[in-house]
Amino acid sequence: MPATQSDTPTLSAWETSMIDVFVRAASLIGLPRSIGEIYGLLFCTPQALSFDELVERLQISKGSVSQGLKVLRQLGAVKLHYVPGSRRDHYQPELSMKRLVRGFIKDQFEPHLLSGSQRLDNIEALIQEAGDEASHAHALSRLGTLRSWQKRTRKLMPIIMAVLGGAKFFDKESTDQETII
Amino acid sequence: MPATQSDTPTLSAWETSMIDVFVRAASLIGLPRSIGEIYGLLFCTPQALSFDELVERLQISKGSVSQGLKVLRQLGAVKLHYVPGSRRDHYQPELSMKRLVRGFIKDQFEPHLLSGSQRLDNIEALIQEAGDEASHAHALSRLGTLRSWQKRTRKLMPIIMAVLGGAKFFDKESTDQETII
DNA sequence: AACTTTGTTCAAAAAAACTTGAACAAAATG
DNA sequence: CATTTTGTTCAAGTTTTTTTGAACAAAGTT
Repeated sequence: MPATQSDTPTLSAWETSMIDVFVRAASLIGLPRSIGEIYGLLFCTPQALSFDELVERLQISKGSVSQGLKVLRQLGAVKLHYVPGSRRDHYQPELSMKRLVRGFIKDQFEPHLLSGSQRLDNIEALIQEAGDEASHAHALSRLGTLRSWQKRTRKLMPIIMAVLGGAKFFDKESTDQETII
Repeated sequence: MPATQSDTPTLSAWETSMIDVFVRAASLIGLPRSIGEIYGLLFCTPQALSFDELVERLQISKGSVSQGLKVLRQLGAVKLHYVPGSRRDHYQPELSMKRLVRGFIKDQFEPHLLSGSQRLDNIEALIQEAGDEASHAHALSRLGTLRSWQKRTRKLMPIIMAVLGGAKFFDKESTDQETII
């Protein structure tokens, strides 16, 4: 076998572009490039891919793939797919937008909302302790605004889920395929 | 005036905590710490604050304040407030959650959705050009999934706005104050 | 049991994002 | 018109995040 052979398992043009879409989406929601690449390649590929195939086709390190898959599993964005002949883990992308969004919200948003409530209570205590009596009223009023924002955010989540779940609110034309819910 | 005097215009405990809430929120949506600090201090303070007051009270550089205010103006998260005696620009925070969210979506989300549509059309062309005929069907099917996700995301935005605008969808108890819309 | 395969961990390197501060522009003031 | 005030810009410095790859663990094979 010639040592000069370039056995780069290159991605096709459309795969590269489609992966790029996911890299951008990942960055939009604060996830690293490598995670977008991994999910993107799984999304492009008909069969489930193994760890090694991800490393080779994307040309990124084992460490990145390992950590990336860990996060994607946590988010519920990839699923393990058992492949009879093989000992390796194989992965497939979660294709349901609803589940993807739910995973993201549960993992990245809700924790902040929860800890947020406790924080606001602490702030209320600090305001009471504060020496400057004159500004209590304003401080408490702003705290109220913050609480109302929190409350609305919480109200919003189930509505978003309902919409993604297929419920129809404001749609004029029902031209949906509704293939993936 | 003694040179030893520490004229640090310190923030009170509750202000620090409240600013911290905004720093966390900023980081959650991918904005730098300094922007959270600036909006946070404006949010805590009854009067409009000038550029210099932000620099002094937050102890951050003029550069950071300048760039931070630029972004916040772009997002519509702060408003210029004319102060009669002064030549300086004074700033007040936007307190309407609806406007804050709308500004963020318009500035950070919509551009990606729009450019996204064109990108998907490009990908479709690339799939057609591709040599590998066998996988066309799968590639096109995934492209369809992507388009359906895009469509739903677009549908979601007005619904979110409607909910933040005060419309009631799923609320059991109408215990709202509805102070800030 | 020694060896291979498969995947994880983590310290160090690389890259990206953020902040600083000095130089600069614009506009008001004297 | 020179000077001061007010704020912006941007190259360089700092911090944070991400990636790498070698060492390691776990579990299957021979």
